[in-house]
Amino acid sequence: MSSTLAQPDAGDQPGDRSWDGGIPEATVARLPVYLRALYALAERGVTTVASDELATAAGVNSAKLRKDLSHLGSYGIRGVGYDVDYLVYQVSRALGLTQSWPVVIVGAGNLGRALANYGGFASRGFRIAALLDSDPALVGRKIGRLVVSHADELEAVVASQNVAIGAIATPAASAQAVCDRLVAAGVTSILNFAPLVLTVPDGVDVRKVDLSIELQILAFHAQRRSAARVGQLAGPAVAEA
Amino acid sequence: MSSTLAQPDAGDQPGDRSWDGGIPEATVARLPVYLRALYALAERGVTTVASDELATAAGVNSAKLRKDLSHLGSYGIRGVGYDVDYLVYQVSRALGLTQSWPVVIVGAGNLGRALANYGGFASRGFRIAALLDSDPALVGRKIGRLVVSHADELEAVVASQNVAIGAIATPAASAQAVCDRLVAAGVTSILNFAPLVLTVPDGVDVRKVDLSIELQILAFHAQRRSAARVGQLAGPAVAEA
DNA sequence: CGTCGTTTGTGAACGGATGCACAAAGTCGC
DNA sequence: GCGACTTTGTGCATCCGTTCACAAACGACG
Ligand SMILES: NC(=O)c1ccc[n+]([C@@H]2O[C@H](COP(=O)([O-])OP(=O)(O)OC[C@H]3O[C@@H](n4cnc5c(N)ncnc54)[C@H](O)[C@@H]3O)[C@@H](O)[C@H]2O)c1
Ligand SMILES: NC(=O)c1ccc[n+]([C@@H]2O[C@H](COP(=O)([O-])OP(=O)(O)OC[C@H]3O[C@@H](n4cnc5c(N)ncnc54)[C@H](O)[C@@H]3O)[C@@H](O)[C@H]2O)c1
Repeated sequence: MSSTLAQPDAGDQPGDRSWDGGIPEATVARLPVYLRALYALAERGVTTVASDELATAAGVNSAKLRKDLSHLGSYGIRGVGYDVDYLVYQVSRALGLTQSWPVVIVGAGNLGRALANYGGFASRGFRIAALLDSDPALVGRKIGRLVVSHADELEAVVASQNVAIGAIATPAASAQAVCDRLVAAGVTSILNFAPLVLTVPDGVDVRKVDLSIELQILAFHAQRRSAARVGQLAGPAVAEA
Repeated sequence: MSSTLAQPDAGDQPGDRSWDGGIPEATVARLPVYLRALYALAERGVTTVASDELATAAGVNSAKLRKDLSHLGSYGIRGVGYDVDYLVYQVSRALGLTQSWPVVIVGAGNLGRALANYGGFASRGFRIAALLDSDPALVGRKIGRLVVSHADELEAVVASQNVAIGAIATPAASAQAVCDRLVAAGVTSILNFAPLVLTVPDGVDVRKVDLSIELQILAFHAQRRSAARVGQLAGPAVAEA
């Protein structure tokens, strides 16, 4: 399962039915996985793929895959499958990846540097517009192809490059303040790495990546397994009612 | 993830009341958030908290919080709230954080180094048992308090330190092989950063952290917002050629 | 041109998660 | 000791996502 069900978070008003994008959140979260699988197939020279194979490659059930894709339109051919290139295009378009999104990263510490150094974003529709830090000792330093700019330039960068997505890689203590500045500057999508719950106005989308939480979820299951192996203690359950 | 979900609830008879680890997955995923909020409260000297406040701090609805906590037992006091320290203990115990889990990180690149440098894991119940890499140029190098060991030592480290959790921070091309080795060595919980779907046997738990996917999900919503702002029905899919 | 085999797209049943609303259970002041 | 007030724990209705299963749609082939 599932780290990635859907992130319950920023403003999701029930009355927000204005333009129903029509694609369920759970589906949106899986489209990038399909896209990755499709790229892998295309690179191997595969031109057509059936839902079964694609589903296997993406690690999901084929009925789910078909239902997911059906939300984008009817792009399959019965009796044959899906045209890989065409589906790549359609999924990309649905996700809004026909353009390259500029992203600003705030915080050039361990994590911010790793992100800035990562080459994989460019090929997936993202471009690092700036890497910002408030520490003067870091400003001007080269990280990969980027130079660290001072955090004061946040508003200028967002405005001049029309940045819609920001990543927060600062310590938790400064994260809310950074978030507020991003929002004030016009950023409406935020990827948060700091271990706290950000508060944002309606209309701003926050997703969090919290590695400690992921480990703790793993720990829960690990504990459950090892307790089960020991057996009796909390064990068999079921049986009587 | 995928296959690992099948395991949990094989026998879930209505009316079983014994204390099985029967905590819903969605609840497990939120417990770490509650725990973090509780620690923050404790640090501020708060000794007692009502579900409303804690829920706000954790960014959830209070009914959900109470229902989540009710799965651990009945640890609240009606008319008062929850004792912060006691709840910290109970949530920690439920998550299996009364012990410190050794974690092995495979891949000492950008991401692996950031993880190894991160000080926040220790306080949350985890200890980096080893940082491994196959690149001889990296072996022996100091990262924070750790020294990079050669990937060949994976099995030895897992065995000697009884490692149950592994993090994969290698390129996608080597990730499945590394995963197989971890599983063979006895690791049953894996945190995967490489952008591919790992295949694991039943009984092994995989969680993925995929930053590109997170960004792509944000891009989807950002696109949706900006399309809505432009106004009318710039109907993305629809038109049936 | 019709039949056959294949695969899509989806209706419908199911199950889990969410949130409301309230009775039960407890505290606190007097 | 008692009544008023607070807050928990949960039954219930609802919603969302998953999965099954199958008819409709399509290509291939004779
Ligand atoms: N490194 C990891 O593996 C890891 C793991 C889990 C969580 N996190 C979280 O990610 C965040 C970043 O982690 P890190 O290891 O990179 O921390 P870090 O301390 O190495 O880097 C933080 C950087 O943010 C900068 N900064 C602080 N306040 C700022 C502000 N107001 N504006 C701009 N820059 C500011 C600091 O100068 C520093 O360079 C933290 O919240 C951390 O808890 C990191
Ligand atoms: N850095 C990021 O911000 C970022 C973002 C998204 C995804 N990722 C993913 O995380 C993974 C790691 O990213 P990175 O930037 O650290 O990559 P990297 O190339 O900097 O580091 C990978 C490291 O893994 C080592 N390695 C390769 N094969 C190995 C093996 N079989 N055993 C042990 N070590 C091996 C390499 O020597 C290298 O040091 C990649 O899969 C990447 O796609 C990284």
